[in-house]
Amino acid sequence: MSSTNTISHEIADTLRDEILRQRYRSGDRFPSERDLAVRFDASRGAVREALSQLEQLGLIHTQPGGARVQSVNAASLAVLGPLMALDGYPDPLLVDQFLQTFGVLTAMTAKNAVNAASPEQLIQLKKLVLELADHSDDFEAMQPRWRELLEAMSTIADNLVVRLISNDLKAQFVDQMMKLGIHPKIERSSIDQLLTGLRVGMNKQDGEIAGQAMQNHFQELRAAVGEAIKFRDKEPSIRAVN
Amino acid sequence: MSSTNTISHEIADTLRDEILRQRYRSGDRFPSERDLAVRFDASRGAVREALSQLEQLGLIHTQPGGARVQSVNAASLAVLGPLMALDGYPDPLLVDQFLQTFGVLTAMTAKNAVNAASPEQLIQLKKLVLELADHSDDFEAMQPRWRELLEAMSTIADNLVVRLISNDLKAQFVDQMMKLGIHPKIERSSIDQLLTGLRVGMNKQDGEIAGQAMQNHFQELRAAVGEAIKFRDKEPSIRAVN
DNA sequence: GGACCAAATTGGTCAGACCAAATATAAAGC
DNA sequence: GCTTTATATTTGGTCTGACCAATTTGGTCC
Repeated sequence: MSSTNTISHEIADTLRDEILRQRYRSGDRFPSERDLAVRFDASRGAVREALSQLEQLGLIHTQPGGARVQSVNAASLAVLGPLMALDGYPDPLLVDQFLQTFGVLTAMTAKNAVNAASPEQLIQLKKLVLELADHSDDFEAMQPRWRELLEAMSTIADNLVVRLISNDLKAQFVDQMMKLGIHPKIERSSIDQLLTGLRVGMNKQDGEIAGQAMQNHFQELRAAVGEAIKFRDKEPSIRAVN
Repeated sequence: MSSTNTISHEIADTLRDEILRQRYRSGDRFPSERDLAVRFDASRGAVREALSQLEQLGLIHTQPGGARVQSVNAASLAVLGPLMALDGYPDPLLVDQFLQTFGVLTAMTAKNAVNAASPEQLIQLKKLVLELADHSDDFEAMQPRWRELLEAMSTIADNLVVRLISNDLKAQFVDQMMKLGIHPKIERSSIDQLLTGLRVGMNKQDGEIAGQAMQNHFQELRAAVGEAIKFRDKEPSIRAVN
């Protein structure tokens, strides 16, 4: 489920999940606002606000005369989080797709950041990599530094498109994975390879090298996370269907 | 400037643009719903629906006690389109960032599609490339085939994350560029190179080759679009500030 | 079977009201 | 004077009931 505790959000969450679960076929008529108000024992205003959210997600399209359900494939990026959380634990395939995508974008960011960095920024980046190296034996301790490095590179690369995409992806995936306590086992050698690649790239100010190192790292991360999910206790998710 | 013609959408569009124009600083209090209702001469319900949309965009955060403006950098991907359309014509830097991002994702899709394609799908892809080659002298005529090819590759690659991102990006950028009538002048040799690369990659079923060809093509496209925008008549945009 | 028209349905909006949480203001204490 | 506490006000969240316009729906007539 999502965040807030208002009625309209609860209605929106419930309906969103129902659509994501394919309870309605794409193109189907969506129940009328008045019917939904009765069903949720709420006012039509609250229902309307919920539908407004669903429309923003691209899950329904409303028109005078009635609303219709749209294809999940045509939805907004913001449905990824709810989609992944549908069954309580993430769909391994979806996680893999996320990591591949996030990896490509992060590699691009690293490349651009290294290429565009000013001398001072380059020093800052190197420092962050060094700090990362100091904690390369503790996965947990690495996380804050890792985030810091990504943030710094993102700032330097200064690509708003990627930043906005990453906002959505991170908000929906990374936090979710953390919450679920998925700890990928990454080979020490893989991390060393990444750090070395980043360092070399920064020293030569060659973004290609840094980007390639990042890309390779995500490749390994994909495998590691896949393993971690596979062996995870799949607690049966308790979810009211209403 | 957006789509629908309802009052709540108009309010949302106006307020969204004001936020994107930095009329409010991040962290500022947002006007109260009642004040906005007076200002727009609308009911509070309509204003609330508008604010609900802004919240979905990640531009404001509402709480009992008052709403606050959030940083554009923390917003949802869906603000890109409005952001680009703010001054009537697209910000060249933003367009370039879009093309770079879209290029990386499309290259990834091409690579995965070619690698994952079944024999029949491979034949279909080759056919689409051939059709594209048949019209390689007419930019306009290429567009539908180009879209068809991208759609086919997207279906085969079957990466929902990329698909959702592309939905948003395409909806916000491509259509906008088309509407503005921006016609990048792409060298014939560049197109031939792309088509050749795709063909070779498909024949060998080597996604790396196809992906690389796609990547190179977008590189050239970036330059061409940059030129096209630079020399475009910049009609002064007429926008009421309310 | 297809074109046309009336009735029911549905989304969009409005007005006025109440509650609970958050904020601002005034009062009390030091 | 300054902090703390209590009070009043503002603000978002919700409800009820109503009206309009656009769309669907269903029946009628050719």
